[in-house]
Amino acid sequence: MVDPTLRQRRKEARPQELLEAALSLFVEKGFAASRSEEVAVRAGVSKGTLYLYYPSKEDLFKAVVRQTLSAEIAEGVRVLEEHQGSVSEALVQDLADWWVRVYESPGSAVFKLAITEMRNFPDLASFYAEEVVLPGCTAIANLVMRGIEAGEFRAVDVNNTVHSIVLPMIMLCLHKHSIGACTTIEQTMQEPHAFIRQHLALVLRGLQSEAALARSAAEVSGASSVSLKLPKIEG
Amino acid sequence: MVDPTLRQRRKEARPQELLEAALSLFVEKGFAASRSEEVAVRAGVSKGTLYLYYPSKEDLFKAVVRQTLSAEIAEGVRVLEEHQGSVSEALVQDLADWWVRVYESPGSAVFKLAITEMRNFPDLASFYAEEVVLPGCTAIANLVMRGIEAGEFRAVDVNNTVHSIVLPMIMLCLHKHSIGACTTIEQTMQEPHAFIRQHLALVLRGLQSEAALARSAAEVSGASSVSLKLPKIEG
Amino acid sequence: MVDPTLRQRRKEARPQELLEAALSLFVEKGFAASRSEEVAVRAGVSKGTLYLYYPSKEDLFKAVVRQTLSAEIAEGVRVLEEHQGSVSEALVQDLADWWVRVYESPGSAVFKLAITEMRNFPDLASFYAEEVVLPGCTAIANLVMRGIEAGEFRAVDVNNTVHSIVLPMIMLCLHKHSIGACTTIEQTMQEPHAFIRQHLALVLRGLQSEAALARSAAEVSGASSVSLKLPKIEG
Amino acid sequence: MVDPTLRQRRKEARPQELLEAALSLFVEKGFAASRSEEVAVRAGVSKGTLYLYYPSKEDLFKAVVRQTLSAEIAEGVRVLEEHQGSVSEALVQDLADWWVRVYESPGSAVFKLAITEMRNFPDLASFYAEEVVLPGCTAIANLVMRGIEAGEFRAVDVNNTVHSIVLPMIMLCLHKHSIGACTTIEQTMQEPHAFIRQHLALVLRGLQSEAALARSAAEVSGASSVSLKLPKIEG
DNA sequence: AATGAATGAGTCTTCATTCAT
DNA sequence: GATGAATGAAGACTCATTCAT
Repeated sequence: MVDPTLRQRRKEARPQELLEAALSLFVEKGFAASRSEEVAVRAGVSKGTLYLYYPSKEDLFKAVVRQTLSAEIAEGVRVLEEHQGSVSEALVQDLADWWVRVYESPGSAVFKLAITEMRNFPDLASFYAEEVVLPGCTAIANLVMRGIEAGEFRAVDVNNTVHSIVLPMIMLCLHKHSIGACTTIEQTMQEPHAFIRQHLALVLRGLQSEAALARSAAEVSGASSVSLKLPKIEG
Repeated sequence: MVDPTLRQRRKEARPQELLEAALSLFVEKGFAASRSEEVAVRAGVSKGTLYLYYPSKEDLFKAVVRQTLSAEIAEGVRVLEEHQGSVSEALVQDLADWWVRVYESPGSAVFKLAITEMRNFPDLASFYAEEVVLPGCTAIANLVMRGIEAGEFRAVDVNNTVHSIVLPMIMLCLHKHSIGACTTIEQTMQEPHAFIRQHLALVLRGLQSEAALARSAAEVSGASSVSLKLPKIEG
Repeated sequence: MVDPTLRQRRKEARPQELLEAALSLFVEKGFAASRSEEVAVRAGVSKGTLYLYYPSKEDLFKAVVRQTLSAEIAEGVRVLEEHQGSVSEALVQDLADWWVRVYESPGSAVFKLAITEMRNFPDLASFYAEEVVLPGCTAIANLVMRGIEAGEFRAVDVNNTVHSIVLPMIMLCLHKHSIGACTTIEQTMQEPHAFIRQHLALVLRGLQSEAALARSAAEVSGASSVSLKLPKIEG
Repeated sequence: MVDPTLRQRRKEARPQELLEAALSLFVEKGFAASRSEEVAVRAGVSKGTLYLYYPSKEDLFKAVVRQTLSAEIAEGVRVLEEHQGSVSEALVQDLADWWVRVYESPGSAVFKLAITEMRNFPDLASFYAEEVVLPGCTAIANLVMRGIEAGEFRAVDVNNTVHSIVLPMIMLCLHKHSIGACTTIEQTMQEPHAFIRQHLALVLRGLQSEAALARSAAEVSGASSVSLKLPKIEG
């Protein structure tokens, strides 16, 4: 009747299917307002089946947070570390690409869960701090420091700069899953990808040293094909 | 037994005390995980009394969101609109002062409630969009446009710039009430006030036109008192 | 409408009413098969009210066991200790009266709960061992020892004798709440009170020393009005 | 792979293995608190297999009760009926041996199940009354009556005497599977076999007629080998 | 025959809300 | 107005039973 391996395949796919269903519901309603049966329904199984794979709603939630964002973060960190060209390039290209990927991925929802539920799940807070915040911030901090050492950037405060860079992009993810998901609202944020690129370009210009600025200006006024895919900003 | 005036005074103060208790609990646990009796306890009254003032937990929540942030926003908007000096000054002084006030006020918590609960309370979403987001963004957008018209800023995309300016400051408020409230976590963000000022300084530099940059440089190299209270950044 | 103190009185009576309802249900169905709502219904309240007084079904159960039998035991122990006449008299009169009272009291049900649920509630086991078994057995053991010392009884093993005395009476309580409660069954045990007295008389005769036996025989053959309220046994 | 004979043998042994597993679990936790999967695990099979042999948990339980004690009872009854010597001998030897065997057998657990679950399974109650209680009591009642007729015993009430004889021995079985199984408890009952013998000896002495008592005394004072294996009691 | 994944009825427990005092 | 005892709808979780493999 049914493909003989289907049952087996379904069994192996269950945990992932449940995690995805749970993520979508948790990010929509919040942990406390999500009914575990609704998670099961979204995953196409019955209430009882959910409990075959995760011993409680809380464990399910923790699994969602632990398993959803890590890969995305690790990949972005790797790309930044392996980047060979100038730091400015890394900032407006690699970092932008990374965050566009994050923004489009289901993992973007985890930021909302983190903000929302952290205080109720202290052990998740340390997981998130160590596995997401720390590696991400460190990678960007390294980038900024390399820029300063190379003379591309001014001698700014590194920590604050990292936050100027990433906080808007995280906010973008939060926005996507809160106001952005309320279709009744007139949206002020129409082009998230464009925003990411322009934000990074703006910060880059804010960071650049006199020398780097002069160089950029020269390139722009010249026929330089570089322009770092910068959104066209004139001034 | 009790001073009748005191009782009267307490009675009149009740709604505000209840709102404050509710805000603190809702921001800590989230709406669904907050027990209405706990709100009453924090306000020093009994469960039943709460219902004399707010007909339901949901109504209480909506009152919290509606009444907590509005004054702060209106005041900031007013200051920005009345500012007489250069736009750059408004950005790094008035706007910074405004956000420091917001960050320190109980209203900072409302951003977390908005992110967290918006999808569950669609009518709050429109309230928030119209009463908080729109006026705030409009005021800053006007600032940016005035800067462009005055030749202080490059001809950037206004909307995206507004987001580059405000999103990190909103994130700061969210942070304060989520990870920031988990005392077990090693904090990367140590000086929120300093961050606000440096972020705005960074963005300002990113926005400034060549002419404005040259002027700034002249001022710095000259005897200018650097009246903008700019954090010292060299480059 | 209602007696103004009724509400208060009911509140104070609740715990006891709930304990009684719980005892009757637990002894009927067993702990696991008893639904907590059924306890509430028997006590004439709603499900939720039960939880105002006992935080869980398990706590309710423990309260039932701890509070139901203690008074009965303590009273019996006191009577035995204060007995002034011969040990034989104490055995067939005071002890019999005690156990008739126990048998008729709701506390008789606790023996069944103890047998049934002890292995599932280890802390109840030690409570029961220390608060019920130990004082009861000690009191009877003292009685037996006094009888031996006084020459009324032979030099029997005290512990085993205590068990010969009490085990049938405990079994009687168990019987009352198990087979005895199945009205479909033809009963072999028709007169529990008579059984208690005859059992004690039988054991007494088994215990008595030659001398005491001879004395008893003399009394019986004489006009002695004593006869200790002994059921008439001839032989 | 596996010896086909072994598989065959195991298949035939299954029902018995399942009954044993079920008995051990039911007596430990009670019927309602026992999970049928745990029965299967103890029998070394899977949940599904259990249902190939017994259509429901309740049927399994009934089978346990029906099949576990009957043989033990029948055997004891037969021995008592076939006994040729004096009734006193039968009482302290055959009956004691019988109960030692019962106490040591798995069947001892059935008494606990009977006490515990009887009221929830009325048809078991009648089975137990007719197949266990009735034959057992009848056999012992016959013994007592033979003793009275033979002049060995006084003219006691037969029914009550039967209960004085058997109830402590049943209690012993209950004890073994309730408090006795709680290893944390200091035990007052150290030697069940000795207790059985001494209890029967005590009751015997309580039952004996003057004539029989005198005869016993003579035997003891004479060279009698005290063939009754009476525990040494002096008095 | 044997397995164990899946099901969903059933139960404990919580908590927003009511209302007699 | 203020209280807090009482209610019962709702939700997390369990487990006997089924059935495709």
